[in-house]
Amino acid sequence: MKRPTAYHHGDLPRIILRATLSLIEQEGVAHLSMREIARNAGVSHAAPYHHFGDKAGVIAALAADGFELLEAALRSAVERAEGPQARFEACGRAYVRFAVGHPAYFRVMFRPERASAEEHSRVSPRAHAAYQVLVEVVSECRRAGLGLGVAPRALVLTGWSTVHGLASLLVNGPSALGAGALDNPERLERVVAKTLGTLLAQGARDR
Amino acid sequence: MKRPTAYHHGDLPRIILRATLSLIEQEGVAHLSMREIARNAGVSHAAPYHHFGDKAGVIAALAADGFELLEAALRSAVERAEGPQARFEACGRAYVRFAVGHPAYFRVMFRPERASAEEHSRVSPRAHAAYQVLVEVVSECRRAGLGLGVAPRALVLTGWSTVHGLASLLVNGPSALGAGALDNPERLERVVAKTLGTLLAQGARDR
DNA sequence: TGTACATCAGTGAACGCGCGTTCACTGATGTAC
DNA sequence: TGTACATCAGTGAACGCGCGTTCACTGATGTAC
Repeated sequence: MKRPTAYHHGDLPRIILRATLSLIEQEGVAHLSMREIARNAGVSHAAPYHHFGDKAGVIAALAADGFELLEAALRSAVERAEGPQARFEACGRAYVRFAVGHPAYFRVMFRPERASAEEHSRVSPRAHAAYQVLVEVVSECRRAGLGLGVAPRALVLTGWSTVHGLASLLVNGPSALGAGALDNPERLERVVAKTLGTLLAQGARDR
Repeated sequence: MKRPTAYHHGDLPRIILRATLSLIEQEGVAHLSMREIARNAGVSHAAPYHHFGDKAGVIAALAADGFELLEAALRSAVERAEGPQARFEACGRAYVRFAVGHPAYFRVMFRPERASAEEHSRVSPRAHAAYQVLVEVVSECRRAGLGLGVAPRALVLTGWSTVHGLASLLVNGPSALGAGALDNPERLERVVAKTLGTLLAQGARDR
């Protein structure tokens, strides 16, 4: 094993991604520029092109990493919980925690801009894998007789909506509201998790 | 009453806002440019500066209008429903409908970018007014003995999260998921509304 | 171990571009008398 | 009603800028013999 040196350090990709994340946290994904990323990484502005083909490549890499992290967080939460309903709730809490803990990833993952086909093909499978965790948990719930009143897919998406909404509001900031409206994220997280449980237990009729 | 003519038509502000909305729908808010807006409005690229001070001014105007429309939609939904719980649910459905019906407004209203102080002062009161509708409905619910198990503010925010999440996923597109995952928004909207009802009826214990 | 060579991962100059904004201008509209 | 003038709402040229990307280059690293 060789230790990479500063020049040709072999670590540049990671450093670039880190720099990008920190820029996104500070200024949002809209005004991100390759030159600023390179500056932030302490490297000439052409260097990133050796590792990521272009700007979209950097963002796609981040989004893919983000979904991988999310999936890992969800799986780990699911494994630690006992019983289907607890797993469903734990999933929801983990989702919100992920978003709050990694706001830059979260923004990149769900930014509405059109992605190139190449970017999409790279990110989409990772996203799907994360989504699959939720699907599995819901399946397990149904086998245990929970949430039978709602179509499974609707249950998955409603659960997802609930936690995604809280996550969005927490991450994107209550640009809308007076300060302090969201000042107790942990309590909100708990309430939202309870909501998920209620959703399951009640099995609201899907007409 | 004078009819404005094409030159000095007096309608340019409205036309510019319309053009901006249509650009946002097509390409997102990220790559929006003043010159493109002017082009889209069929006017020289300096013309918009006479009506909105700068680029941020155009976006602030849209966001303010958006919150005004949202408030109107919520109030109208509330007025048409009977009973506190029905009003709460109607509010949620109206929120989702608003987002789906006016995706460009929705994106501008909740875009995470830092706003200037001036922009904030212009948009914030409108946002607060819309938020207030929810607060009032929740108050009414509590007076009717609904949702007593949850702190009122938590109830407002959880309800908001639930509908905001669905709205975000519908508007920002399931860039994450395979096509078709969200192909029945109406059914989802119904399930989400039911979730709100469940939230209230159950009054999930906060802790 | 030493040497020759290929490849890798950086650098810095250069390109062309669209952008936001300003400015002097001009034609249309509104107002005073 | 007519005329003089102020104001309003556009135009088009011009500015300076940072950007994404390309390119020839160079120094460091890895490999064959």
